[in-house]
Amino acid sequence: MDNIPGIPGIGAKTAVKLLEQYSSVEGLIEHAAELKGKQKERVIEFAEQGLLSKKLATIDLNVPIQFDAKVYELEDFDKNRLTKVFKDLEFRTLARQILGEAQAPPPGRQGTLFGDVEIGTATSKASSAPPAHSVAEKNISNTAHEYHLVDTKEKRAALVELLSKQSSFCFDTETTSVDANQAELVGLSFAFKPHEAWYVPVPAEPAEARSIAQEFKELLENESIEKVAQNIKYDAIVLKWQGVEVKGYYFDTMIAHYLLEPGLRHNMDFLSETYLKYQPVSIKTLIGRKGKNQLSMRDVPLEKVVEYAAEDADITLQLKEHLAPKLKEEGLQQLYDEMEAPLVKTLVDLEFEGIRIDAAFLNKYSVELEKQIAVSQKKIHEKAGVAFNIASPKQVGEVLFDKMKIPYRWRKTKTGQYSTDEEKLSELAKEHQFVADILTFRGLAKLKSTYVDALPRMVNPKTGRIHSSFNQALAATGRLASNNPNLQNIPIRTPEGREVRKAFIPRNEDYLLLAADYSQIELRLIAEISGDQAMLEAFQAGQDIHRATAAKVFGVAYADVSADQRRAAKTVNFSIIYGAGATNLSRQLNLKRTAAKELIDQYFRQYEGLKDYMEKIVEFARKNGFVKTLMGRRRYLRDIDSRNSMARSNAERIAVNTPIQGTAADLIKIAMINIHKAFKAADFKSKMVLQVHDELVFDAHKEELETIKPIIEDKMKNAIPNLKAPILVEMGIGENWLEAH
DNA sequence: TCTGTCACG
DNA sequence: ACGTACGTGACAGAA
Repeated sequence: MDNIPGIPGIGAKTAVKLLEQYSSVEGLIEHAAELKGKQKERVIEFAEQGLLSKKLATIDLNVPIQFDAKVYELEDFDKNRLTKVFKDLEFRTLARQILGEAQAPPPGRQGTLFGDVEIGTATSKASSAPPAHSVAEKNISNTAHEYHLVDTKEKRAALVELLSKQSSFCFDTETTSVDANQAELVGLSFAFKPHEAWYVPVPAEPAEARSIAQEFKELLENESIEKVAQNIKYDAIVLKWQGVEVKGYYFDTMIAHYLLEPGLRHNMDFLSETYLKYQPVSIKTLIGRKGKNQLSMRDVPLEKVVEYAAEDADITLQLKEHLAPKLKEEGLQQLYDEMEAPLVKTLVDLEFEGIRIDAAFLNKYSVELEKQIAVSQKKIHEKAGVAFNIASPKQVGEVLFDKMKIPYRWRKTKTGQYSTDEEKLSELAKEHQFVADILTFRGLAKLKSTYVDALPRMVNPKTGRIHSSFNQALAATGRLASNNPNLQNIPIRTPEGREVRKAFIPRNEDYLLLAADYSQIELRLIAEISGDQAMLEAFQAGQDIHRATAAKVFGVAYADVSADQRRAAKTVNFSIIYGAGATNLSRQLNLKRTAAKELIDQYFRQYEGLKDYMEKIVEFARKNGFVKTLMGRRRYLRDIDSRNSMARSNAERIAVNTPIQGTAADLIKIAMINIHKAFKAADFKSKMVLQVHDELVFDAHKEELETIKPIIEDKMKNAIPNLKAPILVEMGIGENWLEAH
């Protein structure tokens, strides 16, 4: 299946008109009459749900597509998202016309949903379309505002005086970097009532900068004044570097919105446009697009920074007014106050702390890997007879399946390439040593580029440590996500990969690394949440859950479970957590579909409570449109009633999985907060330095080890009290992260 | 900038 | 007839 040649895109204006036309219910119904079967169903579904635009806004995009002047510029036209939705809805012709891309239609499929719409005729029904919803028509030039420049010591003192009298204020920092641990402070802005804000520039000279920050120290550290900000963790870390600890109640607009709408985006521009209908000054107009010509905030003329920075504080304050009542209405206040807000402070300290890396060790390993890669590459090129790029999936596919004529038995990727992922190649590797060599090469190259070479480059020159950032408002389940670098995906499963963990070391010879893991947390929680007696009893008896499962499912004594039986039971246990069906289980276990089905049936006969739970949770989701964790975190499932069976099944799996994954996330978040509090109260030298979903890592002072171990264990086990399922924590200590396991 | 691949829980 | 395991982030290659 080859790609068809690209068809030039139609103009943006025409694109918008097309979209408007298909946004009307009447337009959709009319088209539906001409269609048959599944496509007809789908069109009616869209019509029922309201408008196409609404569909676009809620199902996959989770962002409103706007049919106003903004879109005409195509500047903010989110092509990827739109492509995905069009593909999902099988709007191929429309996609091609609007996005101007070569879509690769599967051969022999029925025609496009709307037939081939001619561009010239697309305007006839535009008038019957509802008015484009007006969005973000306000901006700084048509909205009254008072933004003050605070550029003298006297003015700053007056501002501090004014702010000290408030019970709450909003603030924001301007800096030179997106990395809070590298950023220099450029300015501070403040607001406490809508449409008025203050901007305080900060000079480049470090001592002067610090001195100005200190003028605001008492104010920012005042426990009784609420602090409002968008992504306050960033500002708090920047200020911590200036010797200021931001204290008091945190209202973070980003995190508040994350709890209200976990599936949407939470950046300030989006929030402002959506809820305030106000388009903020774009940072691009100040510092330019990303790239080598991008300016630093320090280089932007002061009068422009004042407008931009003051506006940010102003908008954030207005967003708080909008979001705070909603948190209460939606019953998310307690979750915010007791979990997310305190966690921000925990993460500020954790990220500020960072973790030490043995760069010399990694550099040595890099040289070793380079040698192995060179040998592997030479071997592969010789066998292939051509010097191709083994890191290119495209070239690997061509060499294996065109040149060497190895039979290809799978679906190609959506771009028409041969798929050469690990799963496919492993199968071929049994018969072809050459394919095995390619997998070896890939493994080594990945290890070197992603970890061994990348980590030393991430060392902060100021601290000599790595400061990953933990995103608290990303994963829809409530988990944290680590980036820059991602320290939640450091290898452990293979011996070569595991070496990397030896590079994570204590700060000095007085310290050791301590790792504390929840054991089988998700299975314990599914037992808890479902209340399944058999699984609870297995845990309460202290049994190995996979072995216990195997004994039940295969009808053998606990002691007689074979290694293969345990492995199969383990896979089934996981497949249950993920809501997977027989098809996938059969693939995982290399079984016939019918055998996998039988296995699942037997599983549910043994764990009836689990079966009930899965049915009940899907029913709950259908009734309420969302699911929730033990602590009340919500996730909306907009596809739970979809007529598209794929979208619906997907929503059903999410309904099953999210309460489990999300409750595990809640549990460890509470543990982190309580451990952080206890450590602070006791003024320990030991620090929490990493979280990896079910594991916490500490840079532990040797003399404190025996004191902190029971504290950590207690806070982790009892994060949520009175659970029926026993929670187990395993701890290890070592000279590096690998040894600590 | 997107795609394919692969690292983790 | 045929689909999909849940949740993430980063890299190299190919446009």
